Amino acid sequence: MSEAGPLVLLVEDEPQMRRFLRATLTARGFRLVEAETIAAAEIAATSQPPDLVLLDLGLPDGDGIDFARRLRGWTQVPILVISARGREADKVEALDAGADDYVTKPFGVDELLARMRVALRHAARAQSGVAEPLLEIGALRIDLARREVAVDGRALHPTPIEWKLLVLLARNAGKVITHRQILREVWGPGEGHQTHTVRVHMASLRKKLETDPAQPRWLLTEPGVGYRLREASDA
Amino acid sequence: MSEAGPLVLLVEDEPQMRRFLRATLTARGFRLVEAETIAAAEIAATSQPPDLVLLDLGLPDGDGIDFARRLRGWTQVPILVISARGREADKVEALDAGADDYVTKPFGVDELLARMRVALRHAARAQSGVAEPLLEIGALRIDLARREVAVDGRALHPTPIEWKLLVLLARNAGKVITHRQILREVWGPGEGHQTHTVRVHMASLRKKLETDPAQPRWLLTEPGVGYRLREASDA
DNA sequence: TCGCATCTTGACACCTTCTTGATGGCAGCC
DNA sequence: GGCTGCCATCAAGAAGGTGTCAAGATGCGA
Repeated sequence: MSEAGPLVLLVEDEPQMRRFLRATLTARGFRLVEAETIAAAEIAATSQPPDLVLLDLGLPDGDGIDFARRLRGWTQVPILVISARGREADKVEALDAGADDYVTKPFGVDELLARMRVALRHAARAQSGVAEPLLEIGALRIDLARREVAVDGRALHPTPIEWKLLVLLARNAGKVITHRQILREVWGPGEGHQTHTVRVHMASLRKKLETDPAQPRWLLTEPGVGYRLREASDA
Repeated sequence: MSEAGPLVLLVEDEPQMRRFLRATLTARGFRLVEAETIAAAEIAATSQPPDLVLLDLGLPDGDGIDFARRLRGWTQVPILVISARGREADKVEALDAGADDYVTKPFGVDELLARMRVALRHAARAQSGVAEPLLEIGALRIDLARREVAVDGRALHPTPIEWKLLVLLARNAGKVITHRQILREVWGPGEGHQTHTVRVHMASLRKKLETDPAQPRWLLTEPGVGYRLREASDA
């Protein structure tokens, strides 16, 4: 069960502080993208939109506050400023520029984590009811949030493994997924699992999904390679 | 024509600090309601819902953190804690209890005002969506403000944990909530809790809510994943 | 201090799900 | 034809999740 943690963009030029935060945050399950300069941060923020930004002021190539202001122009991602500047005017400027919180160095890790939780809480609340993750492949509808699958309006009741299997294939509809990939994504990076097990679960999934499991409409076998979910456009 | 500023509930027992904040805030156009005790604050919060709460910890009649937690049970109003306690553990506890920010005394007025602006900014963004103190799912009615539940007109009396559990599921009616989510939302981000405990509380909640706990109408089990509250539209 | 409500933990039975092994089909190749 | 590799299906035991009961711990108000 590897739920991917929130993605944090860390904008910080001191290597020491970066190393420290990297260790702390990855240990807590956060995924991390790092940037040493504002230029790099701009690219990272657009190419891989984070769930939260940890922003150090006083970077080599410009003021972090301007970066925060530009970010606010197009996204509501929580911005948490970490700065050595403790002057009140600095805090006010950053907060009014769009930052959501301001922590002065040196700071306690637990406090930082707690404030990050607050920021993520706010973001989650704002986003709720907006994005409904829904996969649709022809008559096959997969609602990720509700964990429901339906073919031609008929609801299925997949077991946990069948669900993971189906979502994996549906997310890559049309592409071939190798046995190896399936084992890694569904069963985790550990070993000791066999391709045979995949076949058994595929069979039970077909029994639920297909009208004629012997002549699959959706779950196609790629002999010697793996499996593939038929795309909507396929014949 | 003086536009009415945001309504601030100030919970603070020191007369000196109250006088100071009253002067500062009214000068900036805020309207103010003051409370010296938690009991008074509870009444004020319900009778005159504020736009923001300034909460001092260490009040004469109880812990301000509990007040914050109760408040969070039915409203999303921003809570800004002002405290003389500067210990990190205190901050973490308050923030995890639902506070949105934590300022230690002595503080700068400008910083406080900036943080209040941030909080109000968040609230304004969140309120553009919804703010429903009454959840209705079929014959199930949940009054968040009054902390009351009723099925088919019959009132339930849930324990604190059962209440949190039910509200969590009702807020996400139809969606599956994983065991992990339940533990995090109901018991807090700390660890050391087991899914077994969830099952026990779910059982007792079913006993109160369902006519036949063995054949649940509302509280559905998603094997291997979590639980789900049936939507009104479901069969 | 006692009693009450609540929460946690352990034990156990029940059931679903998962894994593994066995068997047969099918195609390609010697 | 016989062999080999790959796949699908079935069946049975193993493993793990779920619901329930009950005992002990904890906290709170009388």
